[in-house]
Amino acid sequence: MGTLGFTPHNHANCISACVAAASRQCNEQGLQLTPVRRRVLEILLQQHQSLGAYDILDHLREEGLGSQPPVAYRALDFLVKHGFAHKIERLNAFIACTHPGESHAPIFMICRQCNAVAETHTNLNEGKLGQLAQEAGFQIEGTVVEVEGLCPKCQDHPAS
Amino acid sequence: MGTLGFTPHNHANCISACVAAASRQCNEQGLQLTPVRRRVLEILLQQHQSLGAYDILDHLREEGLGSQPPVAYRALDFLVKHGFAHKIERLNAFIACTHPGESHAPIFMICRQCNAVAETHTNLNEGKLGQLAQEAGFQIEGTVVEVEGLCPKCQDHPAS
DNA sequence: TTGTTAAATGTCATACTATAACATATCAAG
DNA sequence: CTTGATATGTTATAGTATGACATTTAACAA
Repeated sequence: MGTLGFTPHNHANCISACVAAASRQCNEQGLQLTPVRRRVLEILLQQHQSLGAYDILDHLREEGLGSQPPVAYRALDFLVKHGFAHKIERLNAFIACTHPGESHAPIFMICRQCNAVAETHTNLNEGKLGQLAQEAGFQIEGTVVEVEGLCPKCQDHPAS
Repeated sequence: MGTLGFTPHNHANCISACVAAASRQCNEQGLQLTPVRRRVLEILLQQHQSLGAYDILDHLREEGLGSQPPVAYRALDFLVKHGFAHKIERLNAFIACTHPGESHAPIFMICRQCNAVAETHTNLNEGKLGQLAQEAGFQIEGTVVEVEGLCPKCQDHPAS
């Protein structure tokens, strides 16, 4: 799958597939993909960029789905907790997960110019990170790996 | 050097060495390690934990070195910009750099129980991360790598 | 049906994090 | 001594996130 987000693809397909996958997983696990939660996931999936909680709240407000911060944060908490979305700590923003079902440590590449964010994954057991933690006797429970720079497109068009 | 922060060491020594190193580097590079900046670095070095900007501001206020947020943020910006400190994005907090002079990508291990933070480094060129970025054609300018979990001590004393 | 519970939502208030903007001060170089 | 660059003092405000409590909804047992 690689780094969706920097490469062209059928985006409508990408959205519906992710929502469907989330919906299925919720059914299986007894989770409720309520209207607000589903809508927030769709909003996030609209773009391969991250959105701030208040950006999402703006959308919800326009659609009459909620107007106070906790509405957005609760939906986002749900999505993040169950792996349907991720928080980009560097940006204080959120993005839909494009690798649903895969449980490895996510890695984000953030383009500082066009703000695109691509998600990829790696396996802790085979990388330097897991090795360093093991040497230190540190027990990993969660990882934040975010790299910032220029995506392929923006390297070619420095101005655009 | 490894993962200072989880291991016992001469802390007073550790502080003075880091301040001295910073001072030297500032002289060499024509940077001004002003009283506020030096003091903030010392405050950060007091502990192998991260401190919020407003925690630091509290210290400064007590010492008459400043009372408004920009005072703390400016000093922190300076320290981070020149590599004397780092921001822990996950915690919206700051920590002194314990690997002065080394320019590789920093990695932080954050203990969720005792809040200790250990810093280590790796080399982008030889790891998975650099490899993945290269495959995607992504040009890395900066990295955020933070892992959260339990430090060795807290694994042994789950309650303490 | 009714009562009970757990989960989700609506809403208000507030806390925490960070920066813009502008005035003032300091100091070295011309 | 004045100019320019850097640093500081201060006010105000923007941006991010959560606590707390009332209300609703759905599922289930009595």
